[in-house]
Amino acid sequence: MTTTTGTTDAPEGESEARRATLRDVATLAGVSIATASKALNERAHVRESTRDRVLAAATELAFTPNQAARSLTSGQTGTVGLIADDLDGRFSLPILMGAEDAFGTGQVSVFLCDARGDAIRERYHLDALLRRKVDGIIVVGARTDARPPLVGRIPVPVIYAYAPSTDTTDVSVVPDDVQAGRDAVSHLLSAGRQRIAHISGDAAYTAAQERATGIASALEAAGLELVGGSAQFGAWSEQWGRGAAQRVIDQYPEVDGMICGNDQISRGALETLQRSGWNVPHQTSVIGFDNWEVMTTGPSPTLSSIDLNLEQLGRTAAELLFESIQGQVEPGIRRITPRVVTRESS
Amino acid sequence: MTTTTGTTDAPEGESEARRATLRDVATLAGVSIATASKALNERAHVRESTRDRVLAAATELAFTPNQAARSLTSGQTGTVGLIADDLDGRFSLPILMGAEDAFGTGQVSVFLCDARGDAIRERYHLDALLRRKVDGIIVVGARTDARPPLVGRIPVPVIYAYAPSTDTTDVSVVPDDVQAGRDAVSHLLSAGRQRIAHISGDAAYTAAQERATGIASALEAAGLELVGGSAQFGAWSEQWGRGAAQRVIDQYPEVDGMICGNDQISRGALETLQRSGWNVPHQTSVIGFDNWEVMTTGPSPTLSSIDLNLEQLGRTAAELLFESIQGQVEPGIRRITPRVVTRESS
DNA sequence: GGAAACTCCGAAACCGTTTTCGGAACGCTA
DNA sequence: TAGCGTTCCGAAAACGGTTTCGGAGTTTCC
Repeated sequence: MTTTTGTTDAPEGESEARRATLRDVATLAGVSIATASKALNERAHVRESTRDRVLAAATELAFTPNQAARSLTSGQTGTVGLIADDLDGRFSLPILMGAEDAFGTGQVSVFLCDARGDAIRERYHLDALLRRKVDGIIVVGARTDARPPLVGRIPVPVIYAYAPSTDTTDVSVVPDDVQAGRDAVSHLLSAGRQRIAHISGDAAYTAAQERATGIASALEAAGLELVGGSAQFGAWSEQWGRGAAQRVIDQYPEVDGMICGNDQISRGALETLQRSGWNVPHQTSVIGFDNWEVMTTGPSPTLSSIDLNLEQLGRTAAELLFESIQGQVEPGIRRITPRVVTRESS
Repeated sequence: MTTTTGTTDAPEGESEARRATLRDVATLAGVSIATASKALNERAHVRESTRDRVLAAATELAFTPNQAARSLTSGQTGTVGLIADDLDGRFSLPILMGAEDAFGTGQVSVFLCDARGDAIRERYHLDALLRRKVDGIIVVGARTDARPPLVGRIPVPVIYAYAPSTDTTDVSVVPDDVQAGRDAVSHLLSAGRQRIAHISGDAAYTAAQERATGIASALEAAGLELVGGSAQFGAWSEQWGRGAAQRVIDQYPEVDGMICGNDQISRGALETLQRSGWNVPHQTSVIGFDNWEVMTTGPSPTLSSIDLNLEQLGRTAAELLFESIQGQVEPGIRRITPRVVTRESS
């Protein structure tokens, strides 16, 4: 109740008054406002006793410098914008967390905007960010498919995360899905698997294609090929995983490893295998992508997965943004290396 | 590449110059900066031809008003802080989305802070928010257990969401877990179930207790009691759900309904039931809490669940914050009504 | 004992807006 | 033609800080 400033007009509440300003501090300390400023910022030569008086005054008045006023002179606001395409998607989050982390608690503040995949909304948020004079912007996509860059002349650096910009002079950070595919294969190979099937997700996704590419290339390098000859594309769902796995074991009972497009498909496949009496991982290994904790650690056996290191992706994006703000960075696409998380299913 | 301002010092790039300011617009339009301001804000009496010239100049220079400067005079920044306790927890997200939604795209911008359940971090973020003179703050907890209020004198309104403040003079918005429990019971009762078991989560959580309370009261009102006499408390995991469900059907084979502490327990229970050859929902209904899409729609049959309407909770929090900024709002705890989402398992 | 070199401190300009208030130009009436 | 109202516009004062630059006071040194 000491919060709102909705005092009707009762003059009694002098204590409720406006927030203390530098002038107030200076007056209380008996110095000029210039000196107060210097004292608080540890600037120049200010006698120690003077500084102490100023600091004391500042704490007494609970003084917090007005960042807006400060930004006016410095030109920098110490804020960045983060435009996400879909917040409820689970990919934005770790990236956002990584970025938040890299910016350092308190130093840089993050404006969060959810564009929901809508270009109009995106434009709207962008304008708001520019009005607020953010020092830079990170654009986080919902899928790894390349997206058109932000339109208009943007007077601050922009980093594209997860979904790269189609403009190669922009700076983008994406997961290395091809490598992720290769890693999945070599993981299964090192577990002694040779007859591997690939149950993928929606073929329209770049991620599906790139993972398939990595898988194919790694198998070829090992002189092998996919059971069934090629990947099965479908949807990113458990249901698809269940059905596709059923068809695989019906047609190719010799299969001893399954690489699934994501952890949901992986979970669906596991369920089918178990229901059909297959022993995972003894008879068949199963591995997915994304390392979505709730999917991978829920079932028994727990599911191995390729983690795309999205938090690190977010941190990298933030670091790149920093560098861009300071000077130039090399344009182009950076790929974040994935890592294998081994659990009971392989 | 036209983004960074890292021009070493080459004076050639006059085009790369600093962002256009109101003065530039005024000069270009041949008017005073006061008039330019008025024209852009549709203020006072400005001759139409003059306004048109100013607007033309503004668009030509791609002028965006400096919000910081504007805030200096208005005193309001049009920003709010959102301090979340754990971003990766799935409860903050919908709340955050609801809030973002209610604030309206562009009008109000949201500073996102992740305190990770650490009071020090929280303090740090809070200071940063106050420096930036946010107009208000929403604090989102990770659990519904009451939490101590923010420390220190906060000169702006604060709304506590999901986790209420222990201070009853604060404003809090929480899900109505007691009602959620009641709803679960009445849903099963209306499906003709009478012998209901309750497999809950960690008893240390207020949510677990409140749901149990609601369940108990609704059953009592119907003249029934829980199979086994009381709720089974354990963990919020699928594994616990599997084990607990097994014990329930072993000991009480007459059970015809299971209320599970959350969707993960629910899923675990479903798996056990199916593996034991029970038919869901014919033989036994299953319902959980939270309505976590990936958990509820993944398995077959899909799982019914009580949705706590977290997005609406977020919207409500945002609206309350608005009202607090304008004037006063009644302190205390608001409870958001849940809703039953019926799927195949009941 | 006076000049030079320091050490502290404050007046004032500035950042980019909004807003008040007075003045100029104009049309109209007497 | 003087007087009066309107209508537009601009000078200037905020807003809350930072920073430059010069002035006053104190040492140090010859």
